[in-house]
Amino acid sequence: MKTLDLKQVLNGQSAGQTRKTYSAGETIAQQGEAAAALFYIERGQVAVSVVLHAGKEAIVGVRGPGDFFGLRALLGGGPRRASGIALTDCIIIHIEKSLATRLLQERLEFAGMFNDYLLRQHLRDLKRIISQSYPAKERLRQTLIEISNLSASGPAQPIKITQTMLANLVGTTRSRVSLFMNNFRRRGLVEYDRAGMLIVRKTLDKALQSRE
Amino acid sequence: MKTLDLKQVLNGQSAGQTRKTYSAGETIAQQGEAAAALFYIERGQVAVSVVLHAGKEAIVGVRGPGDFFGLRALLGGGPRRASGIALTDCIIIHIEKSLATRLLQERLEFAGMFNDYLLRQHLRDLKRIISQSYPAKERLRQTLIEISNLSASGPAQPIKITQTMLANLVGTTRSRVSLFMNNFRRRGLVEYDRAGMLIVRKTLDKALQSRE
DNA sequence: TTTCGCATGTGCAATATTGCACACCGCCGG
DNA sequence: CCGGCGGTGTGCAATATTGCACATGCGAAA
Repeated sequence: MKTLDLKQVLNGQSAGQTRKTYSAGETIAQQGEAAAALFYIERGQVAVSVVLHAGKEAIVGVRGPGDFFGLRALLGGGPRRASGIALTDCIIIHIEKSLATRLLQERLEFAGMFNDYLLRQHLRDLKRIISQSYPAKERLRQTLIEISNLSASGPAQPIKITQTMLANLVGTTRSRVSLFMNNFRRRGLVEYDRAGMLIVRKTLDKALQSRE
Repeated sequence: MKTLDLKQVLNGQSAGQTRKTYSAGETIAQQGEAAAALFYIERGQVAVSVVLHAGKEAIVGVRGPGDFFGLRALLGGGPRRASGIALTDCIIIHIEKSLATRLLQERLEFAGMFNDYLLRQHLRDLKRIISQSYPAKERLRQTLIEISNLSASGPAQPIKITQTMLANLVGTTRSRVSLFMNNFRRRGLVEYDRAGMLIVRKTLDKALQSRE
C-alpha cells in the first residue's frame, strides 16, 4: 500500500509552509504555547513529552520521518499539551494552522493521506497502551524495537537517547533502565557504537523474558 | 465546535450499512476474524479487548456513543487484532469495508468528520499512555471518570463493568481494584445503585491521592 | 428451594519497584 | 590541568504489586 507523499500535496502551496532544521536537543514546540502550526518530520527523530507535576515528565512517544506531530493545531484553539524535542538533528516542515485546516477541508487527497496516517498512529498508540500490561523490562524491549524501526525503510537505526528519557518513555526509573540495558547488552541484544549510539539487534525482537 | 453527524453522510447511502442491536455481553467483533466492517456506536458502550498470552487479556479502551471501532477494516486486509464486546445493550451501525473506504476516498465531508474523530481519539489514547506514569490507584480513578463521561452530553452515566475488566483496563490485579473501589466508596466518591450499576461522583474528579 | 456459577471482600507471603545515595567516567570550558 | 556536569553503574531499605487462597453474597437455573 503506497500512501500519498506529503510533498505532492504541498507542491503548489506556497504560503503557510516552512522548512526548518533543528539540531539535537532543540525544542521544536513547547507545551503551553499556542498551537500555530502542524509539524511534519522529513528527517530525524522527535520526542513528544508532557510535564506532569513537580517536574515529573512523561514521554508520550517518539516520532520519526514521515510522522506528524503538533496535532493540537488541528483542534480548536487550545494551547499545546505536549512539547516536541529533537532527539537528533532534524528537518521539520511547519504547516501553518490555517493552511493545514484548509488542506484538510478542501483537498480530498490530503484528507485521505492524513486519515491513513492517523489510523496507523492510532494502532501505534494501542500497542503502547497494551504494553502497560507487561512488566517494565518488556516495555523497554518493545520501546527500543519501536524506536529503532522508526525509519521504516532499511535496517534498524542507531539511537541517541538517554536512560532518563527511556525511563520516562516506558514509565519506570532510571536505575531500572540501567539494569535492563546492561542485561540486554550482556545477552548481545543491544550494543553501543563508539559514538555512544545505541544499536538494537534483530535478536531483541524475540528475546524471551529472563530474570534480571 | 459542531462535528458533522454520521447520519447526514450515510443518508442516501443504501447499500453497505446495517443497523444492529446487541445485548450486554455479546461479542460484536472477534479478534482473529477478517475485518469486514467498520462499526459506529449509536447507543451503548463497547469494550475493546486484546488477548495476549496464556489467556491474559488487556482491555484497550471503552467506546461509547459517537465512537467508531473496528478500524482494522480501513487498513489493508489483515485480521482483527482486537475484539469488541458490548458492555451494555447497544445499537451499532455496521459499515461495510467497501462502503467505508469509498466514503473516505470520495466524500470530503465524511473524510473531514473522520479525521476529526481520529484526532480526538488520538488525544484520548495519549491520555491513556500518560496515565502509565501514575500508580494503579490513580489510573483507576482516571479510567472511571473517562468511562462515566463517555456519553459526553448530560451528567455522568452509571456504569456496568466487572472488577476483572477494570483490572484489565488499568493494568493491575482484581484484588487491587477491589481494594481501591472500596476506598473510593468509603470516601463517597463512587457508589452502587440497587441494580449494581456503578455511579461515579463528580467529587472523584479532583480526589487527591490518599494511602489505601 | 437448592445448587451452581459468577463477582466481590480480604489476607498474606513472595516479588518487583521506587527513591535515594554514591562512585565512575568522559567531555568541555576556564 | 582542574573542576564541573551530565550520563551511567550499583546497592539498598522502604513500599507497592503480584498471585494466590478462601469466604461471602447473590441471582439464575434446575
